[in-house]
Amino acid sequence: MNAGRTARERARAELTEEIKGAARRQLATVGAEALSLRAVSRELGMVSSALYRYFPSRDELLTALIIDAYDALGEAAEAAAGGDDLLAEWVAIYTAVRDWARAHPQEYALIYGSPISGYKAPQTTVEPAIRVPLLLLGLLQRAQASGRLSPPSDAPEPSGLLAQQTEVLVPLAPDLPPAVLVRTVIVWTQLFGMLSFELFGQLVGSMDPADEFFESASRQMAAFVGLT
Amino acid sequence: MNAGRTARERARAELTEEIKGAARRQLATVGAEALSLRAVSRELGMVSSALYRYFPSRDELLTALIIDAYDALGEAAEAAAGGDDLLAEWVAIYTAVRDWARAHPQEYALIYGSPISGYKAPQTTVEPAIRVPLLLLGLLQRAQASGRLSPPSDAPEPSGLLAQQTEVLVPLAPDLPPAVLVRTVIVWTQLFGMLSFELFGQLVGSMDPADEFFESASRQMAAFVGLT
DNA sequence: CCTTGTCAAGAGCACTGCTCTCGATTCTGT
DNA sequence: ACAGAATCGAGAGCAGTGCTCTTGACAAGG
Repeated sequence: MNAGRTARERARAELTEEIKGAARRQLATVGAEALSLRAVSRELGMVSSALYRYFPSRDELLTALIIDAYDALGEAAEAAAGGDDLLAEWVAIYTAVRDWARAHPQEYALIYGSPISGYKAPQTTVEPAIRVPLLLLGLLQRAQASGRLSPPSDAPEPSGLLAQQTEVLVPLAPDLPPAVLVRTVIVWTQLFGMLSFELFGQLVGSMDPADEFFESASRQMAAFVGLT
Repeated sequence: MNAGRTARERARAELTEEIKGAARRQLATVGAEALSLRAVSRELGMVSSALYRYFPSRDELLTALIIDAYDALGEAAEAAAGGDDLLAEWVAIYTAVRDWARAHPQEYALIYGSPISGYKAPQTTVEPAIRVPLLLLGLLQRAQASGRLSPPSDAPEPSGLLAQQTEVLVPLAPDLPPAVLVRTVIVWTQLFGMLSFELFGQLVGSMDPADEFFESASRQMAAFVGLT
């Protein structure tokens, strides 16, 4: 990817990746809020001020890590997709998301935990952020096409502002009825709410370990959106 | 509450409250991770080392704030309970929880956001933390008693480890069938997942503002647990 | 070759949590 | 009522932080 460039530019690209790698390693051990540029520079054997040649601020480094995290999660989820049994695929996506989150709790907290104080996520993070919900919508779309989607009769038709907001989602899955789109958002929030509760320790004392609960929830949520 | 004590003890109790107040004010503006003992001490016109007479560490101060936040949220939710229409009460609890969270986003992030690095929540936080789910369980219990709870036929009976874990919840609501208990946990995670998404900016571009979506979700989740 | 731009290094600023010591004040047992 | 014990706020100091600015070395392109 960096074939025809000067030695300086190749060195720069390599060092940028090394910095992100070291930052990710430190992130995994001490967490996002304790991520220290000086510690990163120490690990790389350089001086802290030199890092500012590559990332103008700590926030810019965090943004890079956030985008990488969204992409890693999206990739893990997409790798679990495919196959002919749509319900099994649904559960597999849930499991892949959970597995990634449990393997990278600090990166998960970075993207789904409390926003970092004083940090404003740039627009660039939106696209990688919606890979998982997009994947679920795509699956439901395929289910709809093959007649395997039977939206429950009690799913209320959205009206008013809610119907308006649902319109925004239509281009992402044109064939799905609005009621299913709303339920998909509900299911999406449930998935990450459940995950946050597990990772952040809110389930300790009840559903911990959450393996069985998680799978039961994934199947019940599939039924909730009409996937049988 | 502090009638028959010495002047020193009364002063101590008062100052402890003042410290928490100042800390809460600072929390609201700069966030939990940027909460600085020195800034708190500055606001109170005292020296930073003096704070350590009242809270042995920053973490202890955070613990106090966390417990206060759980209690404030629990109180807000409980204040919304009551009345004879159980479904309206259910929606009112949801609304009260959301209103409190939107009014105190940093305190919400403190209790439902990413865990603070290096901070281990003590057992004392568990009891105030479960006030909201307990409230929901109580409501469902009353619905069950008055015959207004009709668990959907497709709610699967928990088995294996999940059944075992569900047992733990039985003392909290002895009359509810296990399947409803599991669904209550699902609903509980959905509520706070939805809230976190709204507050942490994950819904921007789709369901934001989330008023209508939130109410629709609260009603659909009521139906999901069998409340009609 | 030599100018121009890029680089790491180092010193320094203002901040953080936390510890320790020092008098001064207040409480308590006699 | 008074002496000893406990508690208090103040201040200095330690090791760490993000970030800025300056300095001198090096590589790239004309």
